[in-house]
Amino acid sequence: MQTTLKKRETMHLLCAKGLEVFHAKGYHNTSLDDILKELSLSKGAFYHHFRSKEDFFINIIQNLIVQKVYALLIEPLNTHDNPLPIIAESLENALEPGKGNEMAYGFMLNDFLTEFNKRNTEISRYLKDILNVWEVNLVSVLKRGKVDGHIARHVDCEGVATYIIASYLGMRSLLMGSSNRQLKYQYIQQLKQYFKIIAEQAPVI
Amino acid sequence: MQTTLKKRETMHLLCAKGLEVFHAKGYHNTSLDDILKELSLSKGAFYHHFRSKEDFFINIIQNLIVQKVYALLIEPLNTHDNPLPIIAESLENALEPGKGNEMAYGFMLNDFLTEFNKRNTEISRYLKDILNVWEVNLVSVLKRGKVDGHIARHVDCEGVATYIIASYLGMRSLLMGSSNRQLKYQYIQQLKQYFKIIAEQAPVI
DNA sequence: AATAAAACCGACTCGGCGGTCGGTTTAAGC
DNA sequence: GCTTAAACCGACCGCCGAGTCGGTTTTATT
Repeated sequence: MQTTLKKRETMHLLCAKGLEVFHAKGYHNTSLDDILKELSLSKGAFYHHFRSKEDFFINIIQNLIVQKVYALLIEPLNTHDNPLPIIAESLENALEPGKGNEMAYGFMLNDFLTEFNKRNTEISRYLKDILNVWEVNLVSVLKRGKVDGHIARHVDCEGVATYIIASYLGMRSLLMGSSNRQLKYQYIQQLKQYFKIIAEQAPVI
Repeated sequence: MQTTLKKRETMHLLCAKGLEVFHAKGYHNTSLDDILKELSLSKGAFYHHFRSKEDFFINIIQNLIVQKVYALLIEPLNTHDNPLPIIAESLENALEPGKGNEMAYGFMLNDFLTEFNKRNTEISRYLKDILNVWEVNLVSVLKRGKVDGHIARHVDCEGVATYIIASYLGMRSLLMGSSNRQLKYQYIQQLKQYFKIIAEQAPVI
């Protein structure tokens, strides 16, 4: 076995468990020992692979969180169908625990954003960057929808993207881990109502 | 001077400064000494008035945060006009720093909700209760709007209230202290778009 | 088998912070 | 002015958790 493989394996173990526990209990409320105990690893092992707790979390963001957001929220947008149902579906899917989304982390971006806001500007920036990428992709798919005649011409695509993101982040706050089907259903329903305004109206004959 | 007056005065000083600093830096990231230093008070004074840091924060919630939410988001609903513009206005107002809202705390509920979620169930409950009161009031004013003919009959008032709250909480995450006029404007615009679906359509003649 | 380097161990340090407590100041009431 | 209790002070305690470091085990190479 290559040493680099062993290294990668341990680092991945640490990152995966780290994300799980950080998301369950919050970054600042989780000690390294909490994570290490679950993996039967030592402080020494940890500091052999990571420079600090902060460095560790940045690794988690770049390897795991980014990929999750891409898989759940960005890649589904790459299609040339009507974007509105696709956006709705990706959001519904991302709120659903246990699909592409095994550990019911759901979409932890909002929790971490709030936790690090005003406390760690570097980590905040990494997290905000992810949101920005999502926003850019939403805007671009909305604009394409305009060209393709699925979305009304008067629509402010940036505004719509902002509103979608805001409502989604807020839902995460409301859901709070307790996966409440009722709330989820209400959210998706209202989102679809909102999309009616955005959609190109069938021309009156 | 009554001793009870002096007591109240000091407690209020502590609570006001406490809310300010907790909101600026986060509860867990703020030490009691941070607050006490700014007021030139001592640990002894603090523990003379409050049993613990947690007890202190519960005091802040019940005295200051609850009142702020009532003043900004609930009392404005008490009118018999068309509820939709009133809701939009209250939200716009609550995002605006420096109106009824001096210290740019804005609406800190979302930050604290996320910070305490899964870490302190008692405090979480207090915060969620505030959201619930807001939701109940939104629902009731929406239902009255239906009766008064301002809101379409098909509307799911609970769903709309949920969606309004979610988008508002999410906006708070996006704004992140950095009061970005552009984002705020986009949000209010899209909210008004959304309200078009909710509103009673002028009957076609 | 010998060697070296990577991986890992765990006792320790050190600072921060919530909370305590004996003592001091302030001020109300007689 | 004396008493008494509330208000307040600040040194101190104890715990927790990030980070350190000298030593040990595992693994790859020759």
